[in-house]
Formats: sequence, structure tokens, C-alpha cells
Amino acid sequence: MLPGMGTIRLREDQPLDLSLTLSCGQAFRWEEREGWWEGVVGDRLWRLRQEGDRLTYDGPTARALGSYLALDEDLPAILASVDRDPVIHRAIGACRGLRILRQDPWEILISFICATNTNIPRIRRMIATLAQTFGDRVPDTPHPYSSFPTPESLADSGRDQLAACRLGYREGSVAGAAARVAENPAILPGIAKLPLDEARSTLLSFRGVGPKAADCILLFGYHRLESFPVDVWIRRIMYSQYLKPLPGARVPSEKEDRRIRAFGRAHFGACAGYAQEYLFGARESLIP
DNA sequence: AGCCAGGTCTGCG
DNA sequence: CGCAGACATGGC
Repeated sequence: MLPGMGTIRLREDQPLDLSLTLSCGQAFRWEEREGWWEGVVGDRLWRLRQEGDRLTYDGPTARALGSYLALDEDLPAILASVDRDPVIHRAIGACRGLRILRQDPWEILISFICATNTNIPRIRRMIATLAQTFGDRVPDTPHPYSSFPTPESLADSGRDQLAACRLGYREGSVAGAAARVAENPAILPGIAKLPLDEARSTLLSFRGVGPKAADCILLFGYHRLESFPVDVWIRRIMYSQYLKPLPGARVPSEKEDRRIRAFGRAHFGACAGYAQEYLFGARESLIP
């Protein structure tokens, strides 16, 4: 792994908090080991560390790394565009340098099918087990790492092996998505070309993908920054800081979640997804 | 034991 | 449409 080692000097006006970015719940396969963040991107192991404005890497090219971390994106300008009230202002201050990654849509699709009604540590375990069981071992690494499984490898998997990954009721959805993507490899790249509402409804046609997962896949897998995923935490934050349920409305409910989503998009604008991620990142300090 | 976790689906009115 | 309950699993 000699090729692909180097250091990037981060610009002072383009902040990055590598640890927060890799651990905030948008990616599930990064591990901190002996001062380095280690993760498999594509079929290679990437090792990253940040010391102030120095970003040292081993594995990617500088170009691939910059794209993955969205270092080409003007973060202060994005944050200025969503910085419209004291609550988000506080979250922006708390999560300075958090960036939304550019990740593989297939991996994100499966990850957020797995992410329904569970917690982040368990999502990480499910994804790790899937990779260990169905991915390819990355050669020549001190610690065992595997690539994320291909659609084919998951689709062709024996049910007993898949069951051993302990996905619970998500298992059938994962198998179904794998079969569909293996059968129609153009479907995920095709979504990137669609207008947001059509992209969203295509994602919703996958079993196991509802409104929340679809918005996460759009935000994290397709970098559609206007997506505003509403999960339990965002719901709590929005109800405690921004809006009250309509009189007589049941909460939680899909109808109320639609209101929250519409409010988020209208209030924060074209990069509402960044606002969502900063609120999520600062969630512990934003709920009563 | 019971509730919660980055929800979604089904069956019913 | 809109609502209730079910759904696997694991931690607290």
C-alpha cells in the first residue's frame, strides 16, 4: 500500500472534523485504531488521521479522498445558508467541521434498510457482519477488513448465512434489494439522474425503504443536500425547538413527519440536509 | 419485565 | 387516506 500515501494541508477557511464526520452516523464502517481512522472504501483500506490542518492518508488518492470527504464543497457557505435561528446556530458551533460524505449508493441503500428501528452500534455490527460474511477480504492488512458485499454476492447468499448476520426482520428486505439491484444494475446509477421526487419514489419502491430511509439514502448516498430525514431524534428536536404537533394530531405519525420535513426544507432551504445532520450531531444538547 | 432504538408494512375502517 | 399493531434483535 505504498501508493496513495500523503498529506493534505486543509485550508483554514474550509474546516474539517474528520472524527466527527466519520462517527456521526452517516457511515457505519469506520473504526478508530491506534490514532488512525480505518475503513474500506471500494476494495481498498483507507487509513486517515487528522492533526489540526494536516490530513494524512494511506490508501486513497488525494483526489478520491477529497471527493469522499467533500472537501471541494464550500462548507462555510453552506452553513451560512442554513444558519437561520439560534438553535441551528448552536448546533453549527457544536459540530464545526462536520461534512456530509460522498458514499456509494448501494452501500447506503443496504445500510439504511438495516438502520430501521434500531440503534447505531447495532447497525454497525450488522454491516460489519454482512461484510465479513459476504465481502472480499482486503489483502495485506494487519487487521482483517472486508469490502462491502456486491449485490450479486448478497443475492446469491444462502439464507442460513444471511440469517447468521442477525438482521432480524430486515433480512428479507436486504435480500430483495440485492436481487433487484443485481438484476438491474442500472437502477441505482439511474436514480442519480432523476429529479428529487422521482428519485425518492424510486427508492420508496424498495421493500424496507420508507420515507426516512429514502431521505437518508438521498442525502448520504446521492448527496442530495435538500433531503431532510426525520427520525426519532429529529422529531424530538423539532417538536422541542421549532414546531408543535397540530391540535389533535397523533405523534409520531407519518402525517406529522411530513409536516416536519416540509418545515425543515422551507426553513433551512436548499441545504436543509446539512442542517438536519448538524441537529442530529448536536442532539444530546438539544433535547430537554 | 418492559421500553427504546437514525421505521416500515399490513390489515382494517 | 389514516390509524394500530406487528415485527427481530439487543442493551439497559
